[in-house]
Amino acid sequence: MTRQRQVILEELRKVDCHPTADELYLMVRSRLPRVSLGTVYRNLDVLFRNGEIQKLDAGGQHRFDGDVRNHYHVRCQGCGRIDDVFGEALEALAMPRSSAHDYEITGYRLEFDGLCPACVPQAEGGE
Amino acid sequence: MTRQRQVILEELRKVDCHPTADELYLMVRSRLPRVSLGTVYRNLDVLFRNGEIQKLDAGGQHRFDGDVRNHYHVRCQGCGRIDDVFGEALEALAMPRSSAHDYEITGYRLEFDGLCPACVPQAEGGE
DNA sequence: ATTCATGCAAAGGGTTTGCAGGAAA
DNA sequence: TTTCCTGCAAACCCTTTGCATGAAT
Repeated sequence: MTRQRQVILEELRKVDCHPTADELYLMVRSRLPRVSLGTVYRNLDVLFRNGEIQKLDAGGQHRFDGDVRNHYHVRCQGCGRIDDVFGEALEALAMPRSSAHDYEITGYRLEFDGLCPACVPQAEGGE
Repeated sequence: MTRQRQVILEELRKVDCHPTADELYLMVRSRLPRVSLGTVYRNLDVLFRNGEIQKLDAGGQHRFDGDVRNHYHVRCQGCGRIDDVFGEALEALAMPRSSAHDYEITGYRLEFDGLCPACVPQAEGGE
């Protein structure tokens, strides 16, 4: 755990938005001015494989989440913003359905689509 | 609906895998040798906005699905392959939970993670 | 004639990688 | 010393875009 990796993790955990690698790079750079983008990517990858952070696929880009507790996400279709959704876990949603394809299922991901408070007005006006 | 767009849609509907734009480009090119990648991207975008196809986010890349019926996906963590999962819809999963963030929820996406038949052996051997 | 989509090629954004230098064991 | 990680820059992949041509109304 190098200083760089530690700061990256700290900065990511500090926010509740879900920054891209580049956004996180800017945040980290305020504390480690000489850090490089490559280092950010490399460490995000290590942290992800260690299960210390979550990696999200959003609009052909990656976003990261420092909160590894089980929770879901809502994505705004207007601006791409992503928020957390905590709620009753889908206990009812049994994994077994997976057998259909002989996949060995390890988990699931639930994401909501919608419009965030800032984008709702525009959508209403537009249609 | 130009000839290009029609062929793109036909080729996409023909398969049950979930090709990337580039993979689809190769498929289309077997019928329309002079088609360009740009045209494929442009038409996929139109088709997507018209609700005629689905666009998936997978590993920082887009994949497309010609089947717009309500179904889920399983993604192999080993090779990135994506398969369909048809099954009882999540009737039980009420949208209401969304109110938490003042989002106007329009839908949800459920994705399973796991290992496909081809990747299971490797994973077992490795650990 | 006008409009819109195409093919092509260049540009753009995001991510990965090779390499020499630096920190830690 | 050996190992691993870093900063830097170049390379790479995926996607979008500008432009002149071409098809269709």
